[in-house]
Amino acid sequence: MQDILFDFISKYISITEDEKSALLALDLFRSVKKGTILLKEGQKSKDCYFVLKGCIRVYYLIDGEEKTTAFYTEIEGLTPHCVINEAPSEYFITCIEDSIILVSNSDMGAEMNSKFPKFEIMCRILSEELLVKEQINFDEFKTSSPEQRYLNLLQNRLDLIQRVPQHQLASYLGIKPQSLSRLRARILEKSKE
Amino acid sequence: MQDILFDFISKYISITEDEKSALLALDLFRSVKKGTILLKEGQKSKDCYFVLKGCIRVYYLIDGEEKTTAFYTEIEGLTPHCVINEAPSEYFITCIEDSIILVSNSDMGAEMNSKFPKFEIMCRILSEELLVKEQINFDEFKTSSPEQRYLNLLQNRLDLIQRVPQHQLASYLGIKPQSLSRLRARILEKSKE
DNA sequence: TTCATTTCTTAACCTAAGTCAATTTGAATT
DNA sequence: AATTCAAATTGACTTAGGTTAAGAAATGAA
Repeated sequence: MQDILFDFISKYISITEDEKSALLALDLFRSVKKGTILLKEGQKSKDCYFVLKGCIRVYYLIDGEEKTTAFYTEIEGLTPHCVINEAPSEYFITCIEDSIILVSNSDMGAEMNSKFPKFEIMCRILSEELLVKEQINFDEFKTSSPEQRYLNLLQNRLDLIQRVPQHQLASYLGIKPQSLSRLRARILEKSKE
Repeated sequence: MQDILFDFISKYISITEDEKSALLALDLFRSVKKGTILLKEGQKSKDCYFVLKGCIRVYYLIDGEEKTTAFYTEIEGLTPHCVINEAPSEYFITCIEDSIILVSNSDMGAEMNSKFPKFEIMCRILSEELLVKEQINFDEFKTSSPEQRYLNLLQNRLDLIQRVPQHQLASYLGIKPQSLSRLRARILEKSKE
């Protein structure tokens, strides 16, 4: 499990054994049961998450309805907005599967960054990459219809379709569960012809 | 104009006179006429942009139609995806007003970052902040209707509505120009009641 | 100012998403 | 296996966005 982390880091910087042990000494690995809520709306938290195994979900509670906006799966990390802007969280974060995640406090992060400038560099590169990915994703969302978005998922994130309940996928695609159901039926009809 | 830049930087790090002159020595300021295309689809470029005055626009050309996905105005910066993933650009970037922008090559950036570690830190903080902003923005987009999105702009980005042609705003809101026109008429009707 | 071109609006019609409600399916639990 | 509850599907109906096309308004260039 640790190797997954080190392999990930190695893609950005070279990491020495000393640095590895410094990281492990922080004791960040957590085993989390399905359904666990990691962050609640209104909370101020400094915790960042990195998924080693499993899946976590971001959702808003709007008019009593859950609106899912993001999923994070294997080898993906999430820094909640409340960590960055030091305001109460506007969303919930929950585990939708039994998962193994890395939970790091942003204070720890700051300490690691100042102790190992290499980490600072990694964080910069990582967030630049994530920003660009997020922008491209957003662009795709804006320029396509719900049906195209679903077909896109089918191509690129089949795993999500398979492991995530449909009503959560629906809001992720920007529509209601009923619409997703019909949309799927429509696609099935077309493929029969 | 330079002070705008230094004031911006000062929000993230302390900057000495030496560092200021090092920055100015790079001679990054550009005056750009309305309509100028800064980046074309298919191009590989290492240029990043920072708007000091004016407005630049990101758009895709899909089936011969321009799909605008982003605007950047005063004191906002953009690192195109092609700079990060070193692939041909999927979109165009153009000036929609006579503008003064800062154009920096990513090689320069790397040099500045290694010469002044403070810059590295600033870049990290900046991209973390931008990532979180982009995520929240995306979340809002996903969880609201075109009408809500437009009303949102009216509240938070009136300047955009005033300076940007409507057909460009339309795709920015994820709809067709005709729909934006109707939507506006609908809102006007409602407000009369 | 005039002309040409782009942008915006409007209308009619089509399609797909939203809503409300009933039913079926499936999963979890006892 | 039976019960219960959540999730997914389906149907009827409403609403709003997409499409096509025409005309009005605004903009820019000659």
